[in-house]
Amino acid sequence: MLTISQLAAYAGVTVRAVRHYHQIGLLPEPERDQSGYRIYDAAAVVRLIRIRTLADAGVPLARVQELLDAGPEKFGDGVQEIDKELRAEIRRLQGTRRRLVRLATGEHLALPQSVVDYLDRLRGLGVEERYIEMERDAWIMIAAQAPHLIDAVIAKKHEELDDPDMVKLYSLLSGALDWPADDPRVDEIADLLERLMIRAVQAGEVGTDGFDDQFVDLLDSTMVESSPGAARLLAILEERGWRGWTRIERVPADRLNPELPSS
Amino acid sequence: MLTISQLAAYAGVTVRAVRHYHQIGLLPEPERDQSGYRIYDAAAVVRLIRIRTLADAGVPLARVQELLDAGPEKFGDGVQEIDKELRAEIRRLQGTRRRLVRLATGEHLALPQSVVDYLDRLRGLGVEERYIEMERDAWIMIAAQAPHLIDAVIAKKHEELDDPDMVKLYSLLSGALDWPADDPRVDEIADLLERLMIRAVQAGEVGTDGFDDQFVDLLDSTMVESSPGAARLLAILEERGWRGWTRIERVPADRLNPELPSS
DNA sequence: GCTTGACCTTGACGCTGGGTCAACCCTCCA
DNA sequence: TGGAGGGTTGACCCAGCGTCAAGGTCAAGC
Repeated sequence: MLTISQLAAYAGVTVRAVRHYHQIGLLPEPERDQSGYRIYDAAAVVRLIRIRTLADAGVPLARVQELLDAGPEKFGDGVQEIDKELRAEIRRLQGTRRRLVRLATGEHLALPQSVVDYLDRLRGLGVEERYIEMERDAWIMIAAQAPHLIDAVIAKKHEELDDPDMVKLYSLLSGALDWPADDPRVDEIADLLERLMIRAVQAGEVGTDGFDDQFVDLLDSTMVESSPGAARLLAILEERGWRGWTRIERVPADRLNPELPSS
Repeated sequence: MLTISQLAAYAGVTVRAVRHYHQIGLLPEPERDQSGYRIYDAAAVVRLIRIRTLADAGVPLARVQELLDAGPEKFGDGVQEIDKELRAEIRRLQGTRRRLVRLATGEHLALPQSVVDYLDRLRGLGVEERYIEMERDAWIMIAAQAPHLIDAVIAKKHEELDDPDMVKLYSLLSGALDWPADDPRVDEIADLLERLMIRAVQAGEVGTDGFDDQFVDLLDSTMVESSPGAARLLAILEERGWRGWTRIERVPADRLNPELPSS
C-alpha cells in the first residue's frame, strides 16, 4: 500500500493537494495504519489522476466532483463540454498573444493599426513626440469608448491632413505645449483654425461624429490642461463664434457668452 | 472630470476593481472633492486601460505595475517574456486536451503505454475484464512504487506469454475468481504453474526482480483476498516446494513448514 | 537505547483578483 | 423634506492550494 507522498508523487501532485482533496471530499479519506498514517490503494491513484486531468483542464474542483460522481454518459457529456471550453480558451490566448505583440511593437498599447499609421504620419510631418503621446492617449480613450467609430474618424483625419493648412496647423501645435498663455502665436493658431473651419463648413464637411457629448468634454479637458495657451485658444475661438476642440461647432450668436445678462 | 463610476465605465472595469488598484498602488489615488469623492482626469483612463490590456493577457497585477513603471526597453523585454509564457500555456492546454480525450477509461492515464499494451494483449487472449482490472491495479501499484523497473518487468511478461502453457494458465485464471476453494481446477492450475516454473528454472530464467520484499508480500496478499481458491493454490504450491505468487521462489526442503518444530 | 533525518499528522494563515455586504455620507430632484 | 441613487471606508468571502508551526512516527546507525 502507498503512503500519501508516494500517492502524490505518482499522480504528480503535492501532498498538500491530496490533503486538500480529502478536506473538500473530492478524494475519500482512506484507512489509517495504527499510527494514524493514511494508506492508499490503487483505486486512489486512479481517482487522483482523473481529478488532476480534469483540474489541469481548468475545471473547478466542485465540477470535477460532480463529473466523477455522475454516470458515464453525463461524464462523457461533461468532458465534451470541457473540451469545447478548452478550445475557446486556447483561441482566447492566441488572440491575446496577437494583441500583446502589437503592444510591444506599436504604440505600447493595443491601438488599432489605423491609429498607429495615423500617428506615424504625424511623426513624419515632424510633430514632436510629446504632442504625439498626447494624441495617442486621446486615441486610446476613443478606442476604448467608441471602437466602432474609430476607423471612420481616422479616415477623416487623413483627409484633413491632405490640406497644407492642416499640416501647418500641426507644425505650430507641435511646439505649442510650452508656450506661455499670452504667446502671440496662439492667435496665429486661432486664425489658421478658423480658416480651416470656415472652409470645412462651406464644403459641407461638418457632420455628427457619433461621440457622446460628455466624452467630447473629457477629451477637451485634457487638451485644456496640456498647455497654458490652450485655454486662451479656446477662448479666442469662442469669441469668434466657435466652441470646442475635439468637436468644433459653430455657436449661434444669441448663445454666445450665456453668462452675461441677456437683457 | 470623472467620478469613479464614470472612470470605470470608460475603461470597462468595475468600480470595485478601480478601488482595488488604488489599494495595491497600481493606480495612484487621485484628488478628492470637498466631500471626499475621488475625481479623475483622462490620464487615469489611459493608465487604467493599459492596466486592463496587460491584465487581460493574464499578467499578474504586481507584474503589470513593474512593466508600466519601467522604461520602454524593459517593457519590451517583459512583453516578450509574457508572450513566451502564453505560448507555453497554449501548448499545455493542447496537451491537456489530448489527455482529456483518453479520460474515458482510467488505465490509459494511470499507466505507462507498455503496461496498457500488455493489458490489451491479455484482453486479446480472452481474459475477463474483472481479472484484468485486478492486474491493472497491481500494475498501478508497481508503477507507483518502482517506475524504473516497470518496462523490464513488462518485457519479461511478454516473453512469458509467448509460451502456450502461460496462455493456457491465464485462460484458466480468468474464470477462477468465482471458483470455490475446493474446485478441482485449482489443482490443474497448480500443475500447470509448477511445469512452467520448473522450465523457467531449468532455462535459468529466474533472477532477482528488484522488488522490495514487503511490497511483494503486499501484492500477494491482494491476490489471496481476490478469490477463495487463491489461498489453496498457494498452499498446494508450497507443499511442492514453491512459495509466493508475484515472485515465485524455490523453497529449500529444510525450510519447508518452518512453523513445525525442527527437532 | 539514543540520536538523526525523513516522513507523517492537524491547524492556521497567506496569496490573487476582486465580489459582495454593511453602514454611512453626499447630491439631486420632486 | 425625504427618497433615490450616487459616493465613501471597512470587512468578510471565494478557489486552490503554499507555507509555516508544532508535534508524533519510523528506520537506520552508533
